[in-house]
Amino acid sequence: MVKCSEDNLDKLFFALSDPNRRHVVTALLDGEKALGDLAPPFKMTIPAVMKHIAILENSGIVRTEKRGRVRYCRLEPDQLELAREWLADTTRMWTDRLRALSLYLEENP
Amino acid sequence: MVKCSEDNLDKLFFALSDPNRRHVVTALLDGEKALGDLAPPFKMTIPAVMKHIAILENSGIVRTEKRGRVRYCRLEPDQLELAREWLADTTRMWTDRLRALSLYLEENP
DNA sequence: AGAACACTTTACCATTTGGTTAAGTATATC
DNA sequence: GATATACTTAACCAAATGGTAAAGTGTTCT
Repeated sequence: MVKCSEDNLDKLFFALSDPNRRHVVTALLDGEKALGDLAPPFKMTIPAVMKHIAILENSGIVRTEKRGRVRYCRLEPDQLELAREWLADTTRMWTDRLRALSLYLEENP
Repeated sequence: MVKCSEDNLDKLFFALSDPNRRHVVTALLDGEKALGDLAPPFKMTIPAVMKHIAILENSGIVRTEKRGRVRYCRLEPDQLELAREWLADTTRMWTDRLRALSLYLEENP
């Protein structure tokens, strides 16, 4: 089972709970992008994008780096993989227990 | 690919972004529980639990039903499975693209 | 009928979100 | 050196969260 603190999960799920942030993640699948390049597609001001990036960065999904006057944003594969594994494990556990429960209910109506 | 609207994902991820709500989900793995039985384990008042249940219910993860004076809460397997599938698909896509990207970067340093 | 139970609703509170505009800072470019 | 770029910061705002206490409603028990 992957180590993933409760707090990490809070931040992770919260980061993914906003459509603009999920779009940012999708946009970063092609590779790193400048912060300014992320704003135009969404009808948001730069400060708004910065806040979303900060939340994504705080969750560990995105990492940023400033080179010159440009801040580049990229996905952090490790954290993404951690998230994927936790989700796979947890949902498998859920479905397993639910399957056991429904079997039990079938046999003991 | 599973159909799962953007709005559903917002609600779903948001519902999972709170530790108390995840604990409620875990508690419901054993089967249905009365609303009042969910409050004591967490140091929360009943109205607080009700709000969390409302959010979980709105996300489709939990369904509730009132029998007599008791409101029973249970997990909604279908929605859970939808969520699991979406997460599996999406994270697979992420890792695939990231793998392709890292291969590309290896070949074009 | 009257009391006990299990929520529900209402009203309230501090904090966080998600967004804005406007002014400030650091880095390139001419 | 002056100017344009590309963020940053600050200040502000409406709405949503996550919680509380207290009063209200509908069921069940005796």
